Amino acid sequence: MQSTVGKHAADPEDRLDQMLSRLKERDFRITPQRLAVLRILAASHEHPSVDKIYEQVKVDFPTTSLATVYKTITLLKELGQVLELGFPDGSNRYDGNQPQPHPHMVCVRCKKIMDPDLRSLAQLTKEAVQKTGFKIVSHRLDFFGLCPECQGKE
Amino acid sequence: MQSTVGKHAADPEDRLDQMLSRLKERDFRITPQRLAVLRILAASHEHPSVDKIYEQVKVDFPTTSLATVYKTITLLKELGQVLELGFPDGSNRYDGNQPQPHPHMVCVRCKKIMDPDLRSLAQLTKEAVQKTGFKIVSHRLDFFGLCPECQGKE
DNA sequence: CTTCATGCAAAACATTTGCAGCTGG
DNA sequence: CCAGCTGCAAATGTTTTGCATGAAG
Repeated sequence: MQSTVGKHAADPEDRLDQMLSRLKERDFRITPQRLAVLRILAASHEHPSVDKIYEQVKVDFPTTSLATVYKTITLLKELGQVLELGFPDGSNRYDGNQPQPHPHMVCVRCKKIMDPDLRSLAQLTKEAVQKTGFKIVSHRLDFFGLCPECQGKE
Repeated sequence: MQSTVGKHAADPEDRLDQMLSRLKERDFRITPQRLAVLRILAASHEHPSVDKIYEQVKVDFPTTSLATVYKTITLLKELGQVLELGFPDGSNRYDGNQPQPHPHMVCVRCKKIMDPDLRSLAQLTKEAVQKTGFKIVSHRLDFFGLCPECQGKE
């Protein structure tokens, strides 16, 4: 299954190298636990939750603690290498493959999150700037609904 | 100060009446505490937080508990009479004047939230549907940046 | 009157923090 | 080697819940 529509995702190898570079140039250590978290975030297109990342890390590194996963994600956020998608219900999903803000399509049934490539977003942003005079530094755009697979069910 | 740009806000009186109608038709009681919360939500354009609502309610009704404010807001959410804006940092802001999803401009410095009227949103939504096949039921769009007043400061 | 709402305090929950011991570079 | 990282457990902060009392209709 492909979770990316339109815009192509970054190569996981390249993303991993980039993340490692950012850590090294700021003299952060590459520990096995960190490397495991980076690998998962660089490769996955499923926008995993902290728990999902934690579970996966423990497969190769069973002693890893949840706190370490949180600390690593916090560090990556500060370095701008992971995009955090926090939802009002308290759930969090992470995108390490495309850490810049971008629109998401969230399936309310199966919780899948896809990345559409929306050309008209630039125009919308321009309109927002013109009408409000804001100096925009970031944005968040989510559409909630039923993905094609879930529309037939129930 | 006017926090609404473009699209005009609903009349507070009308919104209050509508909220009261929704409660009554489902046989929920109109208690003084609930009425106080409804008034604040119907009238305010400042997208208040729970604490702000709680503080204001206590001015007229000092014995009110925070739990009651939460319960009332939860009830109004279920009735579709208030829009909850939850942010990744855990903060929540509420819009009872325009309970349907709509874009927001959030000032990262003074925390002001404005409602721009963005015509090109409909087109963006259409593009999202065409590219992903989702059946969209809701959305969330926030722009983060500096409002005109805060751009000159610091 | 009867049922539902209130208010208190305790519970729940995800995330953060303090710290002793370990380890990457 | 030794500053920084890990893992444990305890703390945190916000929202939710249980329950006895009180009030709306």
